[in-house]
Amino acid sequence: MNNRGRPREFDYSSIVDVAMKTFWIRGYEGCSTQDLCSDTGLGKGSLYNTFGSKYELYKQVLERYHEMGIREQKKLLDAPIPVKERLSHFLGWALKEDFENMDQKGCLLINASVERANHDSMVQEIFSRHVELLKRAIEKVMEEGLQTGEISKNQSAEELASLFLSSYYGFRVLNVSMQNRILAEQVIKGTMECIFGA
Amino acid sequence: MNNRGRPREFDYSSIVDVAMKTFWIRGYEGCSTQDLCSDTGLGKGSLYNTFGSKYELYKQVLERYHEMGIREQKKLLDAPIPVKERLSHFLGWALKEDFENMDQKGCLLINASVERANHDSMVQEIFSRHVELLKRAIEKVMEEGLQTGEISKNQSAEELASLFLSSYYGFRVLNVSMQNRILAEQVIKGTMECIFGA
DNA sequence: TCATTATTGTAACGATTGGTACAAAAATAG
DNA sequence: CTATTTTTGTACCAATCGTTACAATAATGA
Repeated sequence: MNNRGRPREFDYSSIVDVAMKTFWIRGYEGCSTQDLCSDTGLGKGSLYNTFGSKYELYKQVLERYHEMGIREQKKLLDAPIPVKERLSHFLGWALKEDFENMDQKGCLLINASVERANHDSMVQEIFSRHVELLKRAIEKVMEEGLQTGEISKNQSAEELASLFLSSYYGFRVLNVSMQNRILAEQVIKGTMECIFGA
Repeated sequence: MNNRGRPREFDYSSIVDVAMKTFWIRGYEGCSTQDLCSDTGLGKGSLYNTFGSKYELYKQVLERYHEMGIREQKKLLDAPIPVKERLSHFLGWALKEDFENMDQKGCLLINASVERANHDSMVQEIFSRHVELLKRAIEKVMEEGLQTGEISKNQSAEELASLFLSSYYGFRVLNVSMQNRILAEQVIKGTMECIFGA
């Protein structure tokens, strides 16, 4: 009884994924519904029938990006390996994200936040949620490092996590515009040695 | 012979300053020429007669912001006081910028860079120039700190500067969206103690 | 005074914006 | 088959976009 009517000719998630790339490269204001239709292959009828509005599609995109991203990040930070390696892998993953593909897209959530968070509470809410979760995950790593002695510092786990967090976000922002691998590696080395080094 | 014609009824720099705030809050794509006219009080005739295009005005705004910003930052980093205080004052200045006024604007150059640097070489160029100059200024502080013993680390000045730089940029990005003063102070404390502390 | 020159405000320009209307198309239920 | 339901593509909407045209305005130089 719920299979009536003409069936969709596309997959919902796949469309969100394609739209993600469009918003990612061009920003919210910077991309038009035409752009979204061209990139996804949908007509306006289908797009509006499915998502209701450009804004709602954007929201779906951000939610999806957030969920996939935090899962990946937590996986890296919770791996059963030494604390130092976990943090190193985390930054290495970000480096790869920023330099591997040539679109210079950076992190979609940062882009969205910088563009809109100051006047769009939906964006602000998703970004905040992501940052809080990421901060907690980093904090747990720092706690473990302090406990096992892998980190020998007189600082609290939360302070160390805050430093790492801000350095990570600055890292992502700098990478997009500078596209400077040497600088990127200096940031990684500087951050890691400040936490672990002499 | 160059004073002929009806005189301007406004001051060029003042208009750039007002337009700065408009672009700052709304972004480049997010603000219209109408917005710019409303905020500056100019008619479209005057605006286009003076600046040629929205894009050219944007460029003037970014150049001006960059020049004023780097001057302020260098002043803080070159002050004749202990290295630790200079860096502390620098982060304190950023904190004030981000929390003092209620517009949640953050740093205009970061906003512009995240919105446009990946497809607008003018923006990318100005941002890069700013980052390079700032990095050099921080490096000099680190060099001095290492030389005088104010910083006792086995790291190079450049690595320390890279860490501080990325932490600073992440700090600015996080402040805008999170508006969390406690987090901000944790970042400052974490960063400072990682460079100076035990 | 009067020609010249630059700025001003207003009225438009074509293009594009996000979104809607609606009929043709394609499936199911009976 | 027919009735029903949903999706699809297309034509179209008013509003806004960045920009231009141009006459009125206000100054200077001679």
